[in-house]
Amino acid sequence: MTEQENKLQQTSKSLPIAMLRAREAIMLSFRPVLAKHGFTEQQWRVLRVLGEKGPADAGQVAFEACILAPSLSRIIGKLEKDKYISRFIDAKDGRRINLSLTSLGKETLQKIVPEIGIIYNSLEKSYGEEKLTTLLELLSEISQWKGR
Amino acid sequence: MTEQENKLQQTSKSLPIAMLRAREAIMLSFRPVLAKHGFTEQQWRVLRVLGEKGPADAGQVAFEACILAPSLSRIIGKLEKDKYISRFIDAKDGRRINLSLTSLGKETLQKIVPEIGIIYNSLEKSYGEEKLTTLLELLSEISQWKGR
DNA sequence: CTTATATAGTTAATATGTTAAGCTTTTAAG
DNA sequence: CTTAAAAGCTTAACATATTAACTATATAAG
Repeated sequence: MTEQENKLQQTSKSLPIAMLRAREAIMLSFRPVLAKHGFTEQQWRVLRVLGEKGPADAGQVAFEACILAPSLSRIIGKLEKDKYISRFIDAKDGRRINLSLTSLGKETLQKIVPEIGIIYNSLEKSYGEEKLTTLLELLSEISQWKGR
Repeated sequence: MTEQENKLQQTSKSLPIAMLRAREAIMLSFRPVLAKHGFTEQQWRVLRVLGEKGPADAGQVAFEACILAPSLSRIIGKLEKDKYISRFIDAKDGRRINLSLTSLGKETLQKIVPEIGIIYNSLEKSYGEEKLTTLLELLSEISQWKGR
């Protein structure tokens, strides 16, 4: 057994906590913008994914937005009720649910995108484009990790 | 307005989503270990912080563990009920709640630490120690960001 | 065709995240 | 001392996270 297996690692050196803190620092600026438009962070991710990929089935959206199926079920229930998305059963596979933005959804997305963009640009400016790119690459590699 | 403010940024280039995915890749390996001992991720963070810093008030724990006060209230309620921590009002400031690990809490912590350590070492091995250090530094800088 | 298995979503139960409101204790003014 | 404002924590209400169980449809095996 190595030394590290016995000692309590400092929380400041814990990757999961470090990612949580960094994410929180950013979301602190993003959330008020979304809240102003009546959306949660997760609802926004669903709208974004549908805006980026066009119509897609629930499974794809769940993966892209990093939301588990049970959460997505409720989220799309609300977004559909509020007329931001429409949902219909796939013609070729009766198990799949296809999702797409309504015109209201598209309009709303276009209103919010610039506001989010301004904040993101500010972050990029104060942090540096290169660092941001590096960070995204490192995070992407971690995402590939299969565990154990 | 710059171009980026109008275009929908790819989710793959969104820092918040990238951090979420990377974190999820890691937690997929950690969670089963914690679950085996009957703890959630957040309960574990509270135990870890108390193990690292010794007795501390709720505010400090909340900050270190990256948990909001309302969530922490519930979590420490359960951890106290299950005898892993003890809670008492600060003698000098009646508003503060001091928290500390019980002996059961300490013992349990020492059982779990090695198991988590093995997984973390595996990640470090397959990912590279240098990259991990770089990543932690970049994340730390983001955490400093004050927004806007 | 029939059955076993896998897949895609939903529902349920418990825990946490987020914001707002409330309570108690401190601190600062007056 | 008395009161107003701030600080620390809790409670409440709604949304999401996580795991397990359940439903319906597809696919593969026999």
